[in-house]
Amino acid sequence: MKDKLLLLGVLKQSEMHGYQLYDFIEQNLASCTTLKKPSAYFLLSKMEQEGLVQVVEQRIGNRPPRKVYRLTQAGERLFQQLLQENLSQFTPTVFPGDIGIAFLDQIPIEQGVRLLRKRLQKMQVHLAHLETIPPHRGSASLLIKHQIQHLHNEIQWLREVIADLQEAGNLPQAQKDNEFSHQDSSSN
Amino acid sequence: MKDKLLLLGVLKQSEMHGYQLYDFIEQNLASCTTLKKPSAYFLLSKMEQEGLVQVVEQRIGNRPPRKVYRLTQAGERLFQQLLQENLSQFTPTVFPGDIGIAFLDQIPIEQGVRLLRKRLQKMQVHLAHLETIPPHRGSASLLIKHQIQHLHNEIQWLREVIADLQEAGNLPQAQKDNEFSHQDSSSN
DNA sequence: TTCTGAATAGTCAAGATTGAATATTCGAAA
DNA sequence: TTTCGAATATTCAATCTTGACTATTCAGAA
Repeated sequence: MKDKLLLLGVLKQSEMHGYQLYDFIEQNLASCTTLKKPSAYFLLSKMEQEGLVQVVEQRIGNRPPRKVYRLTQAGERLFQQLLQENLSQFTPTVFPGDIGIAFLDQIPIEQGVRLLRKRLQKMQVHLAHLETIPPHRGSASLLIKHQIQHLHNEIQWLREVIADLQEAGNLPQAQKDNEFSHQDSSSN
Repeated sequence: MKDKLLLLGVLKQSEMHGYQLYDFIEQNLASCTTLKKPSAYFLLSKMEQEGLVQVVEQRIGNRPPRKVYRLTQAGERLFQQLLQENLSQFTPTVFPGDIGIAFLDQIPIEQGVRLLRKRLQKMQVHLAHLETIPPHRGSASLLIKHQIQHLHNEIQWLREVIADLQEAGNLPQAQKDNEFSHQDSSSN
């Protein structure tokens, strides 16, 4: 349903044809979704059947006709509804990268440290890239700020994981397959 | 591919039948994936065809026979490979909740604030829940710490968004459809 | 013993997603 | 003016996902 909201929202701002729409999303909203081209077309034709968008064949110059999508009133209404749901709901973030973390104890510690450092470096490169993006106007700047803040946090967390791992590696005993059952004795 | 790694990893620790596997993932690894039951079964039978797991019909008491999955050597090898890839790669986090943020300027500010406060509250409830989970041993504790730290960060970010929004609402002029084109005059 | 609900174990058809391919136009170099 | 690569616009077959359902067993209540 979330990609439907996305398409409706973009179309609300201005009517577009499929490719343009997909391109806009890829450029500006990649941090919200991973919608691929064929999925966008699939959703658009479904939304046409549902009467949410209206399709007009448009011909510019002697280019082949393109299907231009425009929001209908039903589409507007659904947009408002989905927007309100999206804003008020919360869905816990899923981290596929944590799968590897969960199985860290299946490889030698030094190898784990080496691989995670590689990951860390990629994160730093990505952060540097994000920080070069000039501030947009409007809500787009919020999205970028979000990504940057989040990435800072992720980098910090990963550094901690690596440090824990190394610490466990330096204790010279009792590590065959439960390498880091560290548990700081603070708190409680 | 990531769910394959997940299944291989769990099966490496101990052989299991489908339901047990799915249940274990749901209980312990929900923060890494959203794999559903039928997908788990689908993947398992595919992995059987690929020779990554070996299936044995097992009969306990007079229960109906169950298919018990065990890792093959090829499965072990693929696990090691996928694990190394997962640990060394980095994939930017996607935030479906940011779709709504991107369209915040399509609704009145007070409504936006109200809806986001609802979201904020759900996040706080979820955080409180995470913090009641007793510390596991081993890498699982890393995953929980990750979720908690991340959620703290998300809450802080959302508070900032709400504050920005309210601030924009208090400027009494020039807001019809570009409600918060705030842009701190610093930097540049 | 019969019933009921919970837990266990799995399946299926319908729908969604995607890598890869197709088809056209444009611009510019050869 | 032919050709080649890039940009535009879309489609398709194959694969993957999922809500909803089925079927069995078990434990305890009636």
